[in-house]
Amino acid sequence: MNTAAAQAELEKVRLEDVHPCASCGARPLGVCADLKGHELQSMACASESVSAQPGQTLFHEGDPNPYVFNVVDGAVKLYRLLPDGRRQITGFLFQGDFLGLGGRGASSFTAEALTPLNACRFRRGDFDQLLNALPALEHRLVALAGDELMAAQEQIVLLGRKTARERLASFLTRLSERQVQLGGPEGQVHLPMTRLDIADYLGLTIETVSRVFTQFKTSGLIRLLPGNDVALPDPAALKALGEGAA
Amino acid sequence: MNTAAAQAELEKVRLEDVHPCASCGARPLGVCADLKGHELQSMACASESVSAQPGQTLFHEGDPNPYVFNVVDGAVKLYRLLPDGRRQITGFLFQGDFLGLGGRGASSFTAEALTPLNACRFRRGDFDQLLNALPALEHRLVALAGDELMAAQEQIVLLGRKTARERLASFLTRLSERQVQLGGPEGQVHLPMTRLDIADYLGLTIETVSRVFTQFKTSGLIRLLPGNDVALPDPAALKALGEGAA
DNA sequence: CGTTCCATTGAGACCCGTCAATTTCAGTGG
DNA sequence: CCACTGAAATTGACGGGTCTCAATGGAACG
Repeated sequence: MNTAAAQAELEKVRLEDVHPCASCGARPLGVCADLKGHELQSMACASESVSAQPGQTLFHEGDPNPYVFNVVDGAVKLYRLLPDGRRQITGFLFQGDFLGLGGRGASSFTAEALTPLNACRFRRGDFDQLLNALPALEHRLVALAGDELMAAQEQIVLLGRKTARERLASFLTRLSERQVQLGGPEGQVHLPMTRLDIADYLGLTIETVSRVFTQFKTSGLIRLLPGNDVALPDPAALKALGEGAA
Repeated sequence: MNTAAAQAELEKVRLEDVHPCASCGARPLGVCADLKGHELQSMACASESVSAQPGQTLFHEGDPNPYVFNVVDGAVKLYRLLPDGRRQITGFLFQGDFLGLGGRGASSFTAEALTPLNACRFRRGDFDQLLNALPALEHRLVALAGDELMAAQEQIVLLGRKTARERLASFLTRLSERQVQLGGPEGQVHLPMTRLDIADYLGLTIETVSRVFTQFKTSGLIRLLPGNDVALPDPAALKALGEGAA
């Protein structure tokens, strides 16, 4: 066996070593998307696989949180509580989403699994070292941070200026587009969260969310299917409504 | 003159060259905070100084925007418009703030000067090259992005779950803390924006903002001073109110 | 001194929240 | 297969916080 072949064989073995990454459905979407084989291996070494059941929390608001996460599979909700119990869900995370930008001290929100969850976890210190060692990782992180900021702005517009109908229409549209991007069917959304979660995400009450669902159903904009699925017969109309079409 | 002295002299000349940075009040706060002399020089070479008068826009929502900015002096508001004219201000920028994370394609918001403004401007391509060449710059950018995301979450909670009184209290508290950080006096805030701007930032109407100002004035929480200044006799009480103290 | 823009104040309406009852549904066990 | 159970969702009646519409007040500027 010549050296080139031996090298190739070695490379193959290495890919086997990082096998959890090689077959990871979240990799093309996550922070690790742009990494080469040996870079992936560095990351895999620093990472730890964690899972959680629905209702379990990854960490609590106010707790010191020495980890960052990558969602491999499942869904997570992030929320903050006001002293009197009012709750605001600040985001939902799905496959490929990164969790850990900001809040280097105490965590500013709670992260709770919506579904059975698999995630990659890194100690913050280790992750910072990776950022130093892997410029491609840091570039990717900057890009993701930019996307997150744009999403946050979108949500700020929604909460500040949109009506209840527009909020729900925006929500269904965005969730649908995200699920299509993740390989889901078009014209249909799955809702892994409860009405209360939706309400707390959209700055509404559960009753208002339920009423708007009924309005949409009555006007033919949606059909409620069994299993928390919603059919969207006219995605364009829903999207226009969500954008506040005058 | 020995070589060390000559080197020192040379270094001095170099600092003179980047003189706009050397005396820049925004530098210790901005993306360029952690940069060494020669790194600063690289940045200065790629940068361009721009200024604007109140009401002038740096760029418009929807326009292609090939620049990123660093606010050197003055204040900026960022906003998005819905088709029927509803406006949401997504943020105010002050000395040291960075503008340009996210929205690499068309700009998703309008940036308009509130006061006479000085800023540093970089072409996106040039800035990306700087990020490649200067790891310290990219590290700093990641940190800033994290801070911005936390601020956005704070605003999401405000818009989603707080009352008008809590919103204004939070706003005054945050603005005051920011101005203290920038060297302003304690117990006093300057408002470079109009009531309408505040309303569009807090998801309220100008009338509601005005009424709450009056309530706060009546209850002794604030005093309105000439020149758009507001005295905060009891910052702790204001802060508690803004956090939704039960 | 008039104009203009901004801020304040008032009266009434409306959207959404609150409170409460009912229905639906998934899961469990008889 | 069906009754039971508890959580989630829906629906209704009512109230309240904020918005809308309108008028007044006030400061900056020519």
